[in-house]
Amino acid sequence: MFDPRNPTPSGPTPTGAGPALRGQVIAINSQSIKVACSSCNLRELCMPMGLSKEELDKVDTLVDTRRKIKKGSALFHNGEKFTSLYAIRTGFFKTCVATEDGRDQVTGFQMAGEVMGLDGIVNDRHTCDAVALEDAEVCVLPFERIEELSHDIPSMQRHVHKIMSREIVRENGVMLLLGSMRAEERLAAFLLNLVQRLHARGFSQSELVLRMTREEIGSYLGLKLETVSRAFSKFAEDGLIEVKQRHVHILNAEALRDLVNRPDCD
Amino acid sequence: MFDPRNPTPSGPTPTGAGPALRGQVIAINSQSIKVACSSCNLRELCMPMGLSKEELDKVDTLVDTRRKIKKGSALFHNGEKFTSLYAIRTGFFKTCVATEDGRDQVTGFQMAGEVMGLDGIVNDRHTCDAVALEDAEVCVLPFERIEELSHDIPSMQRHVHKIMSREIVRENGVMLLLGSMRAEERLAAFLLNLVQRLHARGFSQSELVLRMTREEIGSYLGLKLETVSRAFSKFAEDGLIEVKQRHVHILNAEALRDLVNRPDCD
DNA sequence: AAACGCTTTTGACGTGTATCAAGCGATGCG
DNA sequence: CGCATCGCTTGATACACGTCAAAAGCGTTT
Repeated sequence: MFDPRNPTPSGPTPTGAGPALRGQVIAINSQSIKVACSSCNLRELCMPMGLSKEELDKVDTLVDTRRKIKKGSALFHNGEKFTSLYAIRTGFFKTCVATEDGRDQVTGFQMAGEVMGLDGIVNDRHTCDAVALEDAEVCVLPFERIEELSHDIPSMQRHVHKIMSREIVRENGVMLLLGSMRAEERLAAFLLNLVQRLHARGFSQSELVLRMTREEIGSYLGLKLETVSRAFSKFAEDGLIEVKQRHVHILNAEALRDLVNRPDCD
Repeated sequence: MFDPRNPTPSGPTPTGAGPALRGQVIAINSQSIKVACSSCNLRELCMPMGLSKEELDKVDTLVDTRRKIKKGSALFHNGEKFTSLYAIRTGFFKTCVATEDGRDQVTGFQMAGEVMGLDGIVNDRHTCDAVALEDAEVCVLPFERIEELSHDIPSMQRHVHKIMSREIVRENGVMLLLGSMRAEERLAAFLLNLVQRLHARGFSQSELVLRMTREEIGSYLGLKLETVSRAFSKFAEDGLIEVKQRHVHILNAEALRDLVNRPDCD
């Protein structure tokens, strides 16, 4: 059976978020327990490698609060004052932008170890909403503190630059997807990207549980939910995947990759 | 008549690139003349404000070379080693990413005072091509030097963060455009964005010369060149703009704005 | 259990944009 | 100057995806 939280981690215990993080039924409020980055098992996702003892001590002053976010509620809203970046400890988010007339667009899905809030730096206000797709917890990283640490620790400075650059490159990829791929190619690219990121966190390469609706996938991919649904059905029909609700089992990743890279053959 | 270089600057001499930069027929090679950022008239676009005398002196050590790029040739290529960011002094660029199978996507158009190369930071390799759409000149900003300056000058650190954040926000906007707008809305948004940026550089609010082909516009907007052409014709027919080749005169900016914000009324 | 709401699937049909094709103006070159 | 090339426009047609609608699956509430 499927693990209700996420697909069965492949191999041994996942390196990232997994069983280790579950069942911590500590009554936590927003301002409580300090958890050192230096002992966090997501460290290698959030933080630079190879810090000295002293540097680690400094880094441990970065996070002084954490926040729990209920499924469906927002970590921050468009227009809200920017103060901090957020590193996801557990849970799954979407970020979305909107036009005045009500249309909106999901600009990304974020999972454990990823950083949100970079959009807010330029104008000191957030320009998108970050909404939890399941109960979640984030580390609050006051941006001033980040800039101090960047000053004191060269590899931290470099790391911050890389995180921002990575986001730029990711968005370039999404632009390519939105600008030049057709529905099935988009969905294939999306699924491959998701499993790849989950795999990096210790989960299966072939099984995943979608945390978002068809409509949210569609918004991200520039498609309507019906089109997304049809593409899922087509993949299932062709034996590329098994779909049961939000549980997806990838049977033929190679074929999905071909689909992304070679649009014209069928 | 149209100024062959760009539309007539509105009002007095443009603050940014304009007549002041023309006619410098200095035989320059890649490694020649040093030009101080502190006396550059694009300074306010590239650099943080309110630097002290000492800080300005430091900043002047940032650029030690400039590069001239011929129309049609690349400043950097996908896969190339990343060493520097580039600030555009004169000219106009496009950046584009490609898939293995040959499709490509223009991810942005850059003009004087804007910075290119941020994509290269994360993996020490560029992930896109930057191609000059007209003869151009850029300041080479060695990234190591940028990081040193960021360390020494707090407002410089902040500035670098803002530039990267701005690019992230810009790309969010493009995703919204590609994901949820229709052809005419996309073109309207594109034109408004271009004149707005040109206006910020001292050019007209209503006239512009496109530096790119219909095909390149189409690639950026996720459309085919024929569709772009039809949208231009439609706007002209409706009296929103005048189009003569690459010269565009905006007659009714308000109507274009309405088009972007309110898709369903016609 | 029954009832309700939300998500998803599937079908029938409409439409916006792509595709294919022809022609034309501008630019460059021999 | 004439010719080729390139970029652009415009028309006719095709198709991928959107739209509208109905119904089924699943979870939650009463």
